[in-house]
Amino acid sequence: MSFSKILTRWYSVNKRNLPWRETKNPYFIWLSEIILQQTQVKQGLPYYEAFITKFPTVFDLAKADESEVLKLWQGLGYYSRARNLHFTAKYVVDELNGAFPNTYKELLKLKGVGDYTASAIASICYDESTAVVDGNVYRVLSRCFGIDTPINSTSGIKEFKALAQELIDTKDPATFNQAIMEFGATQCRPKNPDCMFCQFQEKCIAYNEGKVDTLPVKLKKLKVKQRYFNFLVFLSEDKQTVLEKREGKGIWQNLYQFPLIETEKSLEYDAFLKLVKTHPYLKNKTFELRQYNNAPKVHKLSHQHLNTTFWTVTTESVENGIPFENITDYPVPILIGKFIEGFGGF
DNA sequence: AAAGCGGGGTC
DNA sequence: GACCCAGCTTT
Repeated sequence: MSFSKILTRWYSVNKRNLPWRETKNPYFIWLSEIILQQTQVKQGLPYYEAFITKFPTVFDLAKADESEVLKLWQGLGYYSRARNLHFTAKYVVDELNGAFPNTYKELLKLKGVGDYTASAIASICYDESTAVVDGNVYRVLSRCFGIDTPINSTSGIKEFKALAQELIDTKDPATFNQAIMEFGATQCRPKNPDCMFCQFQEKCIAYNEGKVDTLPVKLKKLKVKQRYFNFLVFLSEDKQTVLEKREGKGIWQNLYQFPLIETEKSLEYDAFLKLVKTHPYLKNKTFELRQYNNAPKVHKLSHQHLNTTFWTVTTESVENGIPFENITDYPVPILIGKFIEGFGGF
């Protein structure tokens, strides 16, 4: 039996019921695919529900402010996805009258849509025979065909795309693409794959040569940078605080945060007090400084560890403040969100 | 070709 | 701790 036949037969029995599998509407498919980039179904699902509820059509999404979109995205990470999502919604509405492109080639031109997402939308919505290659597909193909080319090398990317394109069921590319991803997600898992009940047991090279645990091959590991964040949580007599929008490059672009002082290392109370006394935020001001968390809280991003201390700064008044009770209106990194939740307020 | 970009989950 | 996740963009 062919690879495709075994796979789609497995899928017909084992597929999960997921809301985006009930539609071919390109808006819903596009939205789900952006949410699911580098994100597990379990984590993305509630966000998908929230987005289709608040923004039932691409027109609704296009009309929103970017901050509203980021607020709804809060906690999901990789916030460029949300910014690009909003940008593309506006583009589709303003330039394409709300109609999404209907070919792989045209979809690829949308901001935030790369090879994977263009292939997914083109196949699922328009039955175009373009193979998706995501983390699941790399794993399934590298194991089944015993390919040890690094999946994040230029040659590996080409090789796996070509193989997937060769294997795809041109009669039903939508089902094939979803089946191979589902198979990777639930059966051919990274750890503890279910080889005992696998339909590919006979032909899987990794299984038959004992290489399941060493495939796929991935190059290098990134080194984690240590950073030291100090957030100033202003508390004024009229119950205001200060939030600033993160501009420019780097993490959390366009999200809000308490005024930040980044240091070279973690500082104790006395050293930090001395520092902030001369800092523009507090120079020549009267304030009372309190250290909220004794030991720095380590917030782990994939490439940075943020050693974070929150400091409350009680003052008579603040400039450019916002009522503390309105703080949850603003999109914030989850690190800030968790602090606010635990802190409560005045 | 390599780096930058989140947060949650698993082992 | 290390690794992974329905990847994309920028340098």
